[in-house]
Amino acid sequence: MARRKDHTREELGNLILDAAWRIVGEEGLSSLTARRIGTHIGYAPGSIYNVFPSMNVLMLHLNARTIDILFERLNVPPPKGEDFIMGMKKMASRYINFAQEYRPYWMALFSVDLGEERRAEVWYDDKIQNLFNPLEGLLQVKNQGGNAKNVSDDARILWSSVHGLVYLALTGKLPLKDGSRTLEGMIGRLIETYVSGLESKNR
Amino acid sequence: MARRKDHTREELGNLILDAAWRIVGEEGLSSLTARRIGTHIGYAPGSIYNVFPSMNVLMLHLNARTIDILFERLNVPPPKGEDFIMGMKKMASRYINFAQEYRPYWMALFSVDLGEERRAEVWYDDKIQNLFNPLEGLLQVKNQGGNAKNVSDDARILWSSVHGLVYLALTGKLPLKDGSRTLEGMIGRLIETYVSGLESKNR
DNA sequence: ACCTGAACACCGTTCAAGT
DNA sequence: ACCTGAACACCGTTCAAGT
Repeated sequence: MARRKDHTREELGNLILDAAWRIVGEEGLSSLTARRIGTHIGYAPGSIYNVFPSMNVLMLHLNARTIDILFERLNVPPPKGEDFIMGMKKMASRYINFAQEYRPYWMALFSVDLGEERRAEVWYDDKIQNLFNPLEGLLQVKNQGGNAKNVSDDARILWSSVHGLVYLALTGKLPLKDGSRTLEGMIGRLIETYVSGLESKNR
Repeated sequence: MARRKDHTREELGNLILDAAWRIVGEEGLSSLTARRIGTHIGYAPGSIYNVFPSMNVLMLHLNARTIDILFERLNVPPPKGEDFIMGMKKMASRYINFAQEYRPYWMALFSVDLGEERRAEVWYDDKIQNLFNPLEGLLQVKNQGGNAKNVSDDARILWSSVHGLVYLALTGKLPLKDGSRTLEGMIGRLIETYVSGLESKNR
């Protein structure tokens, strides 16, 4: 049997990603298999390979959805006149909340390791690039007339640092419980110290 | 057949981990399977489960070896009177080099996600804790008579930040190529700015 | 007590064959 | 052209049976 053509290629792609999204949310990342997607959408597992060349690339498209949601979360214009430090702390908090709420999707972001396949999916890099924009915007306001390269560097440095803290903390590799440490507190100290360092340099 | 008792339980454990280490190094992390270990050591795959309760726990023990090597790399006493900033940059460079040389082992450090099993392996947390010591030592010298909690916090913040930068850069999630950015340069700026921020606070 | 071999319940991916 | 079903080459884990 065959030739159903119930859906266009694009519809089928979305159907597959919808099912994948549900599976990850309900059963976890390790339950995301071609076979399970197949039964969810009523297609043979092989059909998935008409749309996606591999499960890895499929996961890249799933990650794209996750990144879109994260971007929406981060891309909130700060209240006019809001304290700069406060704006950065809020953004970091949004990242923590996102990571917790979307935990399996957020973990998936860091657990695909495609070598050659990666290069074929250039659109994905653009999505990642955009993620730095909200933070860069915040730094730009602060740094009117300053060095643009530095703003761009600082955005990447701070973002990576915050991510490092969140990642290690949420995966149990950063000890917090013992003592009075909190993740928010650590990130607050990072931001304050870094910004204070920037100011003392520009002095 | 059965009852070979060629090796004690402990010998067999080391044999298994030796084989696992070789497999990861020669064929990559995705080739590390119970069956492949079995053929490497001349035992049935089931025998592995006499020593390790699951492949996840086996990987935890493999990670322990990796952490030991990393610790040795980091735990180098700085030359007497060496510049503090330079000491931190050197330590970061050692981490970058380690991550590159031991790439698959280093990646494995962040790709095991054991939930309940984790709690049973407390020794593993201690190993992770120790990793902060060399950096903490560096900060301690700098901060004679200062707040010990801050030193400990700063060590964790800086370590996580450096790790965040290295991880995102090496997995292609931090754009470096375009433009004149280098990972070492970004980390250098992080360290300088953060330390400068600490100094302006203590002023 | 220790180990095997086979079994169970799965995988990703390919592809001849059907419509 | 699109889809299936079966096949290929694997998995982790368990456990009855052997020594």
